Amino acid sequence: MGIIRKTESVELLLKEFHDTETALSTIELIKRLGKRINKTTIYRVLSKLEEDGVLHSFLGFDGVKWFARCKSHTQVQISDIHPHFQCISCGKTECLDIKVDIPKLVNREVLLSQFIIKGKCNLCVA
Amino acid sequence: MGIIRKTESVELLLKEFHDTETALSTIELIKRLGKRINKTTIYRVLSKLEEDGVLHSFLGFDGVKWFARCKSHTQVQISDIHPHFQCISCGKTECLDIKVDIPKLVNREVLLSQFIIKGKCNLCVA
DNA sequence: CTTATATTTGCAACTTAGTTGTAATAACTA
DNA sequence: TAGTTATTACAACTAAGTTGCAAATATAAG
Repeated sequence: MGIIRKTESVELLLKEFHDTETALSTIELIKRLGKRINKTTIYRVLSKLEEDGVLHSFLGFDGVKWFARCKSHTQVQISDIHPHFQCISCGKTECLDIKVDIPKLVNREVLLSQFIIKGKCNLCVA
Repeated sequence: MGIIRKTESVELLLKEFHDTETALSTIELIKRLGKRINKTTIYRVLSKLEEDGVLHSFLGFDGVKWFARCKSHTQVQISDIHPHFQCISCGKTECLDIKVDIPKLVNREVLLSQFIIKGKCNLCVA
């Protein structure tokens, strides 16, 4: 069950994602909004937005959950899978607009996959 | 600084990995060995074995750390990257012997990548 | 506009994976 | 065998995320 009511929490969170092209970690969102929204609410709204296909999530190398806007605004499909890039210098984490081939696995059913790349982003590589 | 002394903890942990083809989570290892080895020691030995290139690690979809034997027994190189498969039914998690093409990213330096696939394994797909 | 009701929120307490500091123990070296 | 130094256990801690519940509030109905 996703978002049903337009509340302040929902609007504040959506605004954060509208104001950026990159992914945002739960930690960062709690840092930014924790004084106005309780962290429990932040977690709950994020997962509802994910259910609604507004956001998608993935785990960073540190095991922290990250969220980013979905371009297609529909429930994430296996075919939508794109890699994510995490910069070790500035921390910026973003979706890569690249198609990844999920290997065909005989005798196995593939339900979800996650491809994450760690390195230095365009600004930090210098 | 990796493993320097052959201690009982090291041998017990290595035995677990020798007795299986699959990956093992820290949680599982603590369950199995927690009465004989303190969990702190388990964490420390595992990370030393990783430094030594005996094991490599990755994060499962739940954010829990998994370890598996390295085939090459050398420090993990970017080029060694292979995907991991995690079964949602039985929990079995294993290395896939498949080569993954890491996309070339202009203006970015790639240091590490992780590709994990979730689904049903050969035994659970039926 | 007011009321009813069901969703949403805040709070506090909890869970769990993993880490840190330190004193005691044990493996290796000379 | 003694000395050095890595390793271990223990307890206390950290940090991300979860749960239960009472209070607050968005929305629909009247």
